[in-house]
Amino acid sequence: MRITIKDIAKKAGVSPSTVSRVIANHPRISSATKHKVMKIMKELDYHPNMIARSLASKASKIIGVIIPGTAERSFEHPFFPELLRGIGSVAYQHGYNILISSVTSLAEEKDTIIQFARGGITDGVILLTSRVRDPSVAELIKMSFPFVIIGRSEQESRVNWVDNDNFSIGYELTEHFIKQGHSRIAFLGLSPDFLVTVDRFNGYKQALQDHGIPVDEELVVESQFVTDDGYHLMKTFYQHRSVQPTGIIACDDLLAFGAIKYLNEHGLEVPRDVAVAGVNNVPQAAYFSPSLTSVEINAFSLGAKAVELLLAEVNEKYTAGVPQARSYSRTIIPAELIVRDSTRR
Amino acid sequence: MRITIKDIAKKAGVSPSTVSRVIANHPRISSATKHKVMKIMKELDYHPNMIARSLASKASKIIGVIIPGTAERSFEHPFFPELLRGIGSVAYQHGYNILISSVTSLAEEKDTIIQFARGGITDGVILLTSRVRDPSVAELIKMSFPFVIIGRSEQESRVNWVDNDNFSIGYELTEHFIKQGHSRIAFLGLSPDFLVTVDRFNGYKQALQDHGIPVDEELVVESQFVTDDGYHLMKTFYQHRSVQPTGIIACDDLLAFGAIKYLNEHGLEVPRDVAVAGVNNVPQAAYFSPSLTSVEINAFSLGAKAVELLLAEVNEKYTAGVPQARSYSRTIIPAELIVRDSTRR
DNA sequence: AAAATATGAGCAAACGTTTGCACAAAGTAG
DNA sequence: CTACTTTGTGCAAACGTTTGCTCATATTTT
Repeated sequence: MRITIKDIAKKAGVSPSTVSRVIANHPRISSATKHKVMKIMKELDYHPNMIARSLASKASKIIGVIIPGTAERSFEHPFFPELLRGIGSVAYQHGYNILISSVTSLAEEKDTIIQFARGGITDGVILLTSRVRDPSVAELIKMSFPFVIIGRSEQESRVNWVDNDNFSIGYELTEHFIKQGHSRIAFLGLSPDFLVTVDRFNGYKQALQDHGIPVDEELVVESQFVTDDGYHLMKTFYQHRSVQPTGIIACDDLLAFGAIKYLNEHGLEVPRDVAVAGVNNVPQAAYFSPSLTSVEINAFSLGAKAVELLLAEVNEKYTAGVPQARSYSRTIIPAELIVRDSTRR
Repeated sequence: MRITIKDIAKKAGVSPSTVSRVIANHPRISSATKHKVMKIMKELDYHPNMIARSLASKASKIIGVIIPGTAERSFEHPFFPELLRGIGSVAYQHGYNILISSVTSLAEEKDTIIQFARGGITDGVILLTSRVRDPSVAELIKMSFPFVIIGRSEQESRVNWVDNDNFSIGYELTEHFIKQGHSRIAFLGLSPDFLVTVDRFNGYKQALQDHGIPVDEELVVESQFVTDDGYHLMKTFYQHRSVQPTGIIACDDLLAFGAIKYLNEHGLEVPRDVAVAGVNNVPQAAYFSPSLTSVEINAFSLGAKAVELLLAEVNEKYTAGVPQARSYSRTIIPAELIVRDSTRR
């Protein structure tokens, strides 16, 4: 049978509460008993039962991470693990564990959130999503459960979120192309459902306007499904459009890789004939030939910051003294343009 | 205040135990009360407290996933998320959640395992590791806690594990090169600490022997650190060795990418001058130029199977009726050679 | 020296479930 | 009609902690 706090108490000749306070490092315990108890805990190789602790203290020290409904695809993305690593790292520092859900449908997602929040399993959740209308967000707000979104949310003012400045990312990339002398720049991967792409697209448009270049709808390639790959997008693009871009901005490195493959197969060389850039700076971007210009989004920091925000909110919930108006914060993680061969002449 | 099972009981005019049994779908509850209770649960929007449930039932319905000490690197690897997806998928089907640890040192790893196992936080753990001597494994065996290893373990007979047949992977890759007419085939990325690479290397040697080709130590490139990349490995290889391989088998696609970059920079074209293959079939392998020959290891299945094995063991622990000799199983997930341009003449 | 405060430790009530046991009512067999 | 089984429900003891009170003793203040 497991050894419990009572066993320790008995052997040390103190009450269970004293043992508990020793563990919690309560100030009102004499160092004599503290050491005595600790010694016995070592001897008996005692480890506290986290579940019981959670039940009594009403805090599980676990934070949930909800992966978007379309997990299939996103999970694969190299940017994802980085995010997780950032989350895990900070969480660990604060003594929190992370519970991840890998649901495949929006319905499952809602179930999971309810389980996590109402079930008392987690103290707060991080949502990895940037869907335009996320039903889970509404749910969380409704039950006023601590949460943070990674990726800008539409209900900006009612939630905490952390994200890159995707507008600027789009803007800077576009400006980079313009400075290289391009004026027919295609935008690959606009997807109305995902704010990231919309924001980047707006940055793209703004940059063009600021430099007196008209926005040509023909040069915009929408991606309907998350599973679309750059190769096929380019294929339909060249089949249905008459324009010849000299530069392509892809919303993601993986899209860029696919696009380049298509271009190569059709006698177009990068960057000689067409310059291509992506976003996310996946590890392979540097090894690709040609090496791919991309934007480092610092996924690790996104995750790390999200946890900090979340924990701040979680703790606030406990120390709720003077009733205060709840404030929401948005944090922007800086991104950095990394110029490589694919856009060099 | 949260609404509990007692509130439901009171409102339904039954005892808490009855409500509990309704939730558990206990056979001895009349369908009349069952429906009555369920209706009230809906009305009051009741959701059971998982923590309390775990405490009472001594099962948390959570499985832990321990990521190797050197998480930094492995986390990044595309094969990792796939694994997680497999784990999550099966876990979800069985009503389990997954708690992941992202520790950075072996000491932290041990702490986490103890917390997971002794702390009652998880019902079982999956170890993603293939270190030759893993201290965590010893720990888990000692406390006879259910666990499964992904990646063959040295203490084969005392643990459950699931893995690919890495010997065969090495063998088949090598044979593929031989059939293409190569005889000076380099092996890139042997790392004595990791069984995966050792197994693949043994397969490589066996294939050479079977085809009457002597094994040349000069052609073996060891990788000391997990952070070594293919580019630098090739660099030191060409600086210190006199042999000129016509084929290179890399233990991993990422290594292969790096190697190819080095080769290209030094006037060697793939596959014309040197054929190169990797393992893991990362998504980018198909888009790389040249597209990279690789081995699909079915990471999703690895994860899925690991969970099945683990749950079998967890349940066995509960239904322990007739004392039986404990049996351990090893499961091999098939891998598939995918030939692409990088090894085609 | 009395009063006030600080310190150290224990009691017992939570926390929200599950589950073995008991037991009444209803059904079945002889 | 009696004895036995089945069915449906309740009681109360776990599960292993935390924590608000209480209270004795020790220390400081006036």
